[in-house]
Amino acid sequence: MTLLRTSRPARADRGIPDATVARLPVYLGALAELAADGRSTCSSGELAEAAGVNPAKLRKDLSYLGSYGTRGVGYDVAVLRHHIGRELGQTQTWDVVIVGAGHLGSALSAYHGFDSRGINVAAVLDTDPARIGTDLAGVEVRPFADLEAVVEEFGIAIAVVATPGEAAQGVADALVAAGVTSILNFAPAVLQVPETVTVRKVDLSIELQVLAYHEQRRASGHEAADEEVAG
Amino acid sequence: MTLLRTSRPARADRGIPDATVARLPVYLGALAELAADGRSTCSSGELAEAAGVNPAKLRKDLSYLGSYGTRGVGYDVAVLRHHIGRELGQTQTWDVVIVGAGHLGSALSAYHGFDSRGINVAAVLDTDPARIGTDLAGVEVRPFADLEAVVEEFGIAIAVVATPGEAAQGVADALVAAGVTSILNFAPAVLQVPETVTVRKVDLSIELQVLAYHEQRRASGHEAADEEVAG
DNA sequence: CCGATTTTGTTAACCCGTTCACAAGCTCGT
DNA sequence: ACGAGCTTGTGAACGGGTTAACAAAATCGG
Repeated sequence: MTLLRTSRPARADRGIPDATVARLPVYLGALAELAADGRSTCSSGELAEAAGVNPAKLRKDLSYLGSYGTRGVGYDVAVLRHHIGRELGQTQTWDVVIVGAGHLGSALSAYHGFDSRGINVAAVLDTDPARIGTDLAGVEVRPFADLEAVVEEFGIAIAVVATPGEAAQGVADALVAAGVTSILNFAPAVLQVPETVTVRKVDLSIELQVLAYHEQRRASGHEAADEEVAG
Repeated sequence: MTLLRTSRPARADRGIPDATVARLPVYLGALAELAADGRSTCSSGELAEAAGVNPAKLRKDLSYLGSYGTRGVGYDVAVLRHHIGRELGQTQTWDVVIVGAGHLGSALSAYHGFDSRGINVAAVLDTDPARIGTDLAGVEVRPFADLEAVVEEFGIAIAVVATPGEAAQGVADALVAAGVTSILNFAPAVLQVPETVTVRKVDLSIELQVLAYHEQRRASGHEAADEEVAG
């Protein structure tokens, strides 16, 4: 994994564990599939398989939200979708701003499936004059200088950084100054932000390097692993 | 976090913990920055700050590779880069194939920074006739049917799935059949693969949903959290 | 109405990862 | 040559997350 959290440790409160929160969207997707198949109820076993997790883990995760299942029966698909969606804040639509209209920014703007998840790309910003004014999946690219105005206009709390690594910290500083409190960072850089701001990082290159490590091991002397696996 | 591993539990052996492996590329990037700044040595504290982690954690991570530091002095930047790079398999270049030449596939093909990390996009495949034959950052899009030939030709072990969710499982099956053993999955789908294959999943929508959850909590009654934070 | 069967919710053990704290070891000044 | 001062490497405590196992609760057949 390549997700660095730079936020408060949280805990205390009645908060849901981070690991669980990260899986809730997966459950939501699996439930959407089941609903599309016409299923109205499902057991923890079925849902766990669709989500690719252990059934016990699934039940424990869901138990943090409350008791929305029926013993001996299972979960009502629609009810569970509602409760997970509500917990994730999908009762409202979150407007986000994407900074950087390069290849990745374009890909993100065009990404379908945001809409159904309560996410709306409200604006795309860039500093390159050649990009400003162009249309990205129905959203016009605006100058980066418009940041504060855009944040104000849409009441934006979540931003996506899709710039080159060198520009990322400067952009992050501007985002924080404009009042953004959650940042999804695709740039290959470690962002320094106040504790009050949540940062998640996705680095495409890092993901591939991790896979290369596994290949590396596979290729050379992992013989012991095959014999020694305990459980 | 949104990284699902669908591989063997591993352990035993002299393997490096997964959490550490995921951070090694980050350290590598931080070391590259230090080197670019002309630094020839650095302490664990400096490197930890550049990488955004706890110094103790950094030292423990590095200790899995061996003792490449000098007490009282620190680490030699060049030496450490060499050893981390070697551990990650960067002594060779890994040819990867990208399946799906849509927005995301295009973005990945154009992503700079792969080259310097031992990753090379050898081929891009798609089923859409309109895309086949087009040029993506110097690589020609080939028909998906060429998969086996491409894997054979380049000796490919690592593949990237950048297709719509519906197509992902079929693509994964074909990849496995062709001999690919590591898959980076960007499609919003849970891939079922044999235990011998490593899968990492990155879902852009999920990342944003996790951030929305944090915003949701921030907005409503997290008062207790501010008072109760312990560490 | 009751026992058999199913499936949830939860407790407790386990395992992995993080962090602290300190001994081991290196350098430098004297 | 030796002590003062750093910085690494690691043993041990701690905390969170995963998993197994079971009790509680619902349905269904007779």
